[in-house]
Amino acid sequence: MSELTERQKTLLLLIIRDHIETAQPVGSKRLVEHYHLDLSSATIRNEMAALTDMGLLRQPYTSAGRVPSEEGYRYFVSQMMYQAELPETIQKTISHQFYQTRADQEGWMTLAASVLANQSQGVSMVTAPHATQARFKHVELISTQGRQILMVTVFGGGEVSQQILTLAEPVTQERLSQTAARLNRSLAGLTVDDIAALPIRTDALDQDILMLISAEMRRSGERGSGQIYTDGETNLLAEPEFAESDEARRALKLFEERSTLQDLIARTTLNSTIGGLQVLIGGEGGWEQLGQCSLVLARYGVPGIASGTLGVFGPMRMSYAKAIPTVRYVAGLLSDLVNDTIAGEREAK
Amino acid sequence: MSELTERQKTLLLLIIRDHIETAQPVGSKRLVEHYHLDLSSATIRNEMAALTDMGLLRQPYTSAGRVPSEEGYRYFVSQMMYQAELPETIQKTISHQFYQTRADQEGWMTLAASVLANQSQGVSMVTAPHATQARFKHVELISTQGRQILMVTVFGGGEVSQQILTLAEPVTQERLSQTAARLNRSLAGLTVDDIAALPIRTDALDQDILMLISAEMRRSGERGSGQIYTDGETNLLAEPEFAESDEARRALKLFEERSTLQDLIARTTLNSTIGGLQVLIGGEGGWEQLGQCSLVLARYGVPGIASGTLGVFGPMRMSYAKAIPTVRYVAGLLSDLVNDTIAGEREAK
DNA sequence: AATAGCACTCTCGCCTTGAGAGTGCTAATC
DNA sequence: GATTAGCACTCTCAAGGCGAGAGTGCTATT
Repeated sequence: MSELTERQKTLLLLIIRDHIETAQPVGSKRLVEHYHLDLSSATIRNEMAALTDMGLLRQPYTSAGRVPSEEGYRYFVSQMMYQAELPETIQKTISHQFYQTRADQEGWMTLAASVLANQSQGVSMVTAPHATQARFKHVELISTQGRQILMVTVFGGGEVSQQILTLAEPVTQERLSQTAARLNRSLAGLTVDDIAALPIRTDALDQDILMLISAEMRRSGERGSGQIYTDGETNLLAEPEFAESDEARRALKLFEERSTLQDLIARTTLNSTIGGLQVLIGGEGGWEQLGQCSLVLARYGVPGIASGTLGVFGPMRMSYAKAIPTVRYVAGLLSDLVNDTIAGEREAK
Repeated sequence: MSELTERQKTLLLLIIRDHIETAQPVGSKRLVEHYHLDLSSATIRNEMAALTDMGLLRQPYTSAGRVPSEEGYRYFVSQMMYQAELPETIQKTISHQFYQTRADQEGWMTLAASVLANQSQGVSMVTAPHATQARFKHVELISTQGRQILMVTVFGGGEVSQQILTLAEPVTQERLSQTAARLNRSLAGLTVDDIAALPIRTDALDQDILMLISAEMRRSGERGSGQIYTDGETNLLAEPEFAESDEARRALKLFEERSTLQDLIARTTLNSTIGGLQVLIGGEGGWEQLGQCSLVLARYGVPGIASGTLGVFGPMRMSYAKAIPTVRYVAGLLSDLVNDTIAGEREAK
C-alpha cells in the first residue's frame, strides 16, 4: 500500500477531493485543466491505471472517469485524519454558541447535533453522556395524584432520569419526602453493587423505592446511550446519490428506528477510545446496513467515568475534510463540559 | 356545491378513492370496468366533464384521466369526516398498546406518534398536553455540583419541567430543601398571576427561586406546545409524489425545523375545538408551505384546563379514510388519559 | 337521458442516433 | 526511461422520432 509514489498520492487525493465536490467520475483531462498540473493527460492516465490496479480507484464503466473505491476513501481518510483542524474562526463560532447555550444537558445535545449537521452537511447523531459506573446522587419523590408519583433520580455526572410510578395505595407527600430524605442520606455516592449489598430496610416504602432506584441505575448502565439526538436528516436528500427516494428511504430508516442506531453505536464504540475517531466507510467490517454510506464516530467524556458518542453519517462521498475535524472538535467541547461537571462535583466534596 | 346529483357524488367519491389508491389519473373506462357500474363509459365521461366544470376534478393534460382538485378532496373529506370510525379490532390493538405502556407522559407521546404514523402511513406529530392556565404544584431543588442546581417543577396536569441553574454562590442541599419546602407550602395550586401578587419574600434565595418558577410557568404557558414528537418521516419517501428528492426534502424540512411546525400548529389550533378535527388540504387558507400536502389535525385534552395537538401529515393524496379515524381515535385516547390525570388530582384534594 | 361510435389529442416508453468524454495503446520525443 | 502526442475505440447520455395506448369530446342514435 505504501508503494505509492509521491505523485500517485497527490493524484489520488486530488481525484477524491474532486469527486467529493462534484459527485462525478473524474477524468484525466479534467484533472489537468482544473488543477494546473505540469503533466499531460496521458501521464495521468497511466498513473490512474496504476491506481486502479491497486484497487484505490474504480471505473463505473469502461471509458468513464475514475471514482474512488472504498479502499481509496480509506487511504484518503487515513492521510488527513491526524492533521486536519477546524479553522479557528469556525471553532470560535461554535464554542461561542455553546457558551451562549449554557443551558441544561438537553440543550447541549441538540446544539451539538445541530452544529455537526450544519458543518458537515450530513446527518448527525449525539448520545447523552452516561456514567460508566452510575453512582447514586439524589432522589426526589413527588406525589402527582392519588397513587401516582413522580420519581426523579439524579446520578453522579448530572444524568437525570424521571419516571412515573403507581403505588399500591396513596401516600402523602410528607411521607414521600421523608422516604426520599432517608434514602438520600444512606445511598449518597453508592454504586448499584453497593446498594445491592445493603441490608433490607424496615420501612416497606423505603425498600420499594430502593429497589426501583437500583433497577433504574442498572437500566441506565445497560442501555448504554438512551436517547439519541439527531439532526440534518434532510441533508441526505440533497445528495445526488439519494435522488432515488428508495435509497434515501433505506438510509433514513436507520435513523428513524433508533434501535438499529443504538446497536450500531454500541458495537462500534466497544473498541474505540475517547478522543480517537472512528471512520466506517461503506460496509466495512460487516456493516452491510451502512450500504454506500460512511460514518464518522467519536466518543467523548472522561475515561472510566462518563462518556457518550457522537458522529456524522453521510454518503461514502461525504466531505470528510469537514466532518472529521468537526466531529473531533465538538467531541472535545463536550468532553470539556463533562469534565467541568465532574470537577465541580469533586470540588464540592 | 350541493347541486351534485346522487350519481355524481358516488362517482366523485369513487374517483377520489381510486386515485388515492393508485396515484394515477383515473379514466372513464377504468372506472366502469373496475367498479361494475351499470353505465357506459360515455355517460361517465359526461358526468366527469360536469364535475370538472364544477372544479372538483382536474385533467393533468388534455385527454388524460381525471385527478381530484383540492376542492374535490375537500368535498370528499367533508363527506366522510363524520361517519368514519376505526374498525373495532384496530381500536382494540391500539388501546391495548396504550394500556401496556402506561408509562410516563413521554411514553404516551412516542407511542401516539408511532401509532399514528403506522396506521395512516403518513408523518405524525404529537405535542405534549399543556395546561391552559398553569398551576403550580411542586418544586424540587437538587444540588448537582458547586453552584449549579437542578430545578424540577411540576405543574398541575402532570407537566414536568427541569432546568439547570447557576447560583451566585454555593448553597447546601439542606438549605435548598428548606427553600423548596417553604415554596411548596405557599405556592401550591396558584397560577402565575396569583404568584405575581404575592408579597416579596424576606429570604433572598426563596425570592430568587420564586421568580424563576414564575418565569418558567409563564414560558410554559406561552410556548404552547414545547417538544413535538414525530414519527414516520420515511413514509413520505414511499409516496410516488416524492420520488423527486427535492420535493421530499422540502416537505421533510418542515419537520426538521420545529419552529415552523410549532407556528403552524399554533395558528391552526386557534380556531379549533377539542374533539373537532381540522383538515388542511393543500395550500388552503394561506398555508403555501404545505404545498401539495395535507394535514389532519386534532386537539385533545380537557377544554380550559389542558390540551395538546396531534396530527398526520402526508401528500394531498393521503389516505384520509385511514388518517381521519385514526387521528380522531388517538385524540380520544389521549383526552381520556389527560382526563384521568385531572380527575386523579381533584380526587386527591 | 343514456349510449355507441368515431375522430382527435396527448403521454409514455422504446428505439435510434450522434455528440462528447474518456480510455488504452503505440510511437515519437525529451 | 519517463513523458507526451496522436489515434482508434468504447461507452454513456441527451435528443429526437415513432407508434401504441389510453382517454377525451362530440354527434348521432336509441
